[in-house]
Amino acid sequence: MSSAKPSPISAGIAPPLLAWYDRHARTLPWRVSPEDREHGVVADPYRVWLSEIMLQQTTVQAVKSYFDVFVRRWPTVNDLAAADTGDVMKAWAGLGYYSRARNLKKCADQVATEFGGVFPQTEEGLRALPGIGPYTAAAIAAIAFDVPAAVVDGNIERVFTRLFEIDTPLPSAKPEITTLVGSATPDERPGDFAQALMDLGATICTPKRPACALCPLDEGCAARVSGRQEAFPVKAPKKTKPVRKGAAFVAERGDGAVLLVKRPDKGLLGGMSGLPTSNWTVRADGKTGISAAPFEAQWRQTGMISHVFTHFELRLEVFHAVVTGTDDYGGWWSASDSLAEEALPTVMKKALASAFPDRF
DNA sequence: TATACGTGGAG
DNA sequence: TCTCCAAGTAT
Repeated sequence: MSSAKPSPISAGIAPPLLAWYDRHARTLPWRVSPEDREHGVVADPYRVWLSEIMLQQTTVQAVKSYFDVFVRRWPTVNDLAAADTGDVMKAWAGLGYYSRARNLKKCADQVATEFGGVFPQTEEGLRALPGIGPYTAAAIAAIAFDVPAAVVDGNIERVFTRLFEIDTPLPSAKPEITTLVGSATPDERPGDFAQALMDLGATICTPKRPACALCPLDEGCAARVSGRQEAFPVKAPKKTKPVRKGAAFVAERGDGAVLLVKRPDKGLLGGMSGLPTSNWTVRADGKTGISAAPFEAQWRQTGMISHVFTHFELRLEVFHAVVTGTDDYGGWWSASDSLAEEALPTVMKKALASAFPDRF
């Protein structure tokens, strides 16, 4: 932990940054524009919260269509609380990090039942809710409630490590950065300040080839002055991804229906639908493949797919069999003509596409 | 502090 | 093809 003091530089960030934001703010479905805010439009905490959860480790482009679907289908937190959890998981399918969807639903339930549908307005109150960590609590407090909270996301880490040439590797530098951001955050328009820093990081102060010539903070940026902007942020070295092997099983009924199962709520792809699979924790030398089939049948390998998760690469053998009988083996038979519309994680869609190259 | 947790787009 | 990485959180 550092004890960085309010510096003249940090105190001077807000005015030029907000002036830049007034001209260059991105237009986003969940955002109140600086102009509208000036005219008294206030943010909807539900939309701010929903967007912040979706945006965790996820690009703006990927979030947009999901956000539109969610707010149209569930316009308020009470609507989301009243929704069926399975429907929420289905609506989230493809967006990734599925624990976010489970916690989203838990959080909505809690806000609806404990707080009458009204979100807490303090960082501390927000932080206590499922799926809301230090970043999201600060972001919601600032953007929805104009609390001068220190909002620190990946963009802001990059901007500040450059402004102050912070050479401590991330994530160790986080406390130091948070202190500096706190000193730079103005009492007026703290939400716009946070969003301005994120827009700056996304459009000007980019990871590669930052457009310093267009930056409103270039004169106060230590890295820009020394020409070392691309040397920041310093990051801890990454670990190599291990390879795991596994098998997925496409059981096809005579009418073309395919057997699907619901995965356990915890762990990888938790709570999502998918094909029956082996465990993926085994290494390449472990017992896997056809021996992990959910039941006996004339399994034939039809393909092999590769899928890269955050912390490992998966090589999945895909087996197919035509089966008879009415047993659902704890899952359900998904009809042939609607299989392509099933809400499945991407890795499962890949496996199906491998077994049915004509249908996907 | 370290690890688990998805996906798709950019360069 | 490959590496990086995008508004992080939970444990």
